[in-house]
Amino acid sequence: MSLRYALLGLLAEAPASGYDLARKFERNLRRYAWHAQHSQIYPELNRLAADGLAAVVEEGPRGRRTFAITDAGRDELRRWVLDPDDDPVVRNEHTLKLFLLSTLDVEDARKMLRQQAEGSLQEYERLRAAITEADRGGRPPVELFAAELGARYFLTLHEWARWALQRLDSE
Amino acid sequence: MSLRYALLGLLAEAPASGYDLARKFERNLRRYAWHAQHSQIYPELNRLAADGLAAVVEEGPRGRRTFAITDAGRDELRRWVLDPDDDPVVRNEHTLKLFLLSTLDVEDARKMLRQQAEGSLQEYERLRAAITEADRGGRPPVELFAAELGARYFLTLHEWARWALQRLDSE
DNA sequence: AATAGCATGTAATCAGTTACATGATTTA
DNA sequence: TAAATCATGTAACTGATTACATGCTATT
Repeated sequence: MSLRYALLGLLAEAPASGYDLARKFERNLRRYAWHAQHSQIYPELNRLAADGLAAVVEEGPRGRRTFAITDAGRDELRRWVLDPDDDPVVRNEHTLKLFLLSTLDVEDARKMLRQQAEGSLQEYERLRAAITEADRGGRPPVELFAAELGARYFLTLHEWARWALQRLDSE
Repeated sequence: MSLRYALLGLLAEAPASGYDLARKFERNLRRYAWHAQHSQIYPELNRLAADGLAAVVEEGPRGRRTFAITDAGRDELRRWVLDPDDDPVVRNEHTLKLFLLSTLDVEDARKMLRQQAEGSLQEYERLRAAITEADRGGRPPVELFAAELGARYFLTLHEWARWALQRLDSE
């Protein structure tokens, strides 16, 4: 059910079409929190409209339909966001690979950890620059929140990879 | 396909039954990297055996079957771990909720962020203690790697929540 | 006039969750 | 001897990905 709330959340910031939302997932959410393809988004938008949680507010060229969240949608979104999630599940293939590095030859693991350390530092710097820029532009909070947590996570990943390297060397 | 490699990775550390593996997901992996229920694990173990990537090495009471990774399994696991993942997707409902806090009233958001800041600090301390203990016991690396990254992530989350609070106040 | 990007949809398949189902062994 | 835990499995359903399908509009 997370998809439905991700869509409501994005619509709560600004009205958008399915196409817009697909790009928002791609740019802001997919690397940190959630993802959906257009084939999942369009039907779900129609369901949200049928349930009265969102509504078409504008029709544009090429059949474009802009959706906005309704009052009922905001209530439902709030309820979900404030509802504490017990036993959370995270799916992160990249993290899984990092953990499983420990099952490889020390040489393989060392090589990958070095690459990881370098790559995550670069990502960190890239995001920091993007945040400075976005902040000037007064970008919507969801994007800024995501970018800031993303940047901090990449720095943490960088530091963890360096820790793991040291750990391998000391054995 | 991640499930298959998660299983191979756990088997690469030590032979285990489906039941053992379900507990490992629950304890070590589900909060950071991947999850699977027993209903997914048992059939996949049989598929791994059919594909020659794992094999039953022991039969115990109550129909218990202990699986071990094969040489072919290790090769396949290594191939996957070293294979760089382009366009990664993360599914993390908790992070999604944190991002969407920004769509709520400032008072709602503030309250949740304070709870988040407190909760993640507690989790951090809990994990740090567990790591110290596990390290003495010479626990398998996958567990230690996971716990160490988990601890660092919780601390980062704590710091981010405090940043987000400040950010709300300054507007 | 061609190309890239905008824009929406459905169908088939695969992955993951929940519910159903059974029974053995250990511990209190 | 009752309860908790160990142990495995299948079936039905829901969620997510990939492939198929179509057409418009703006830019070069």
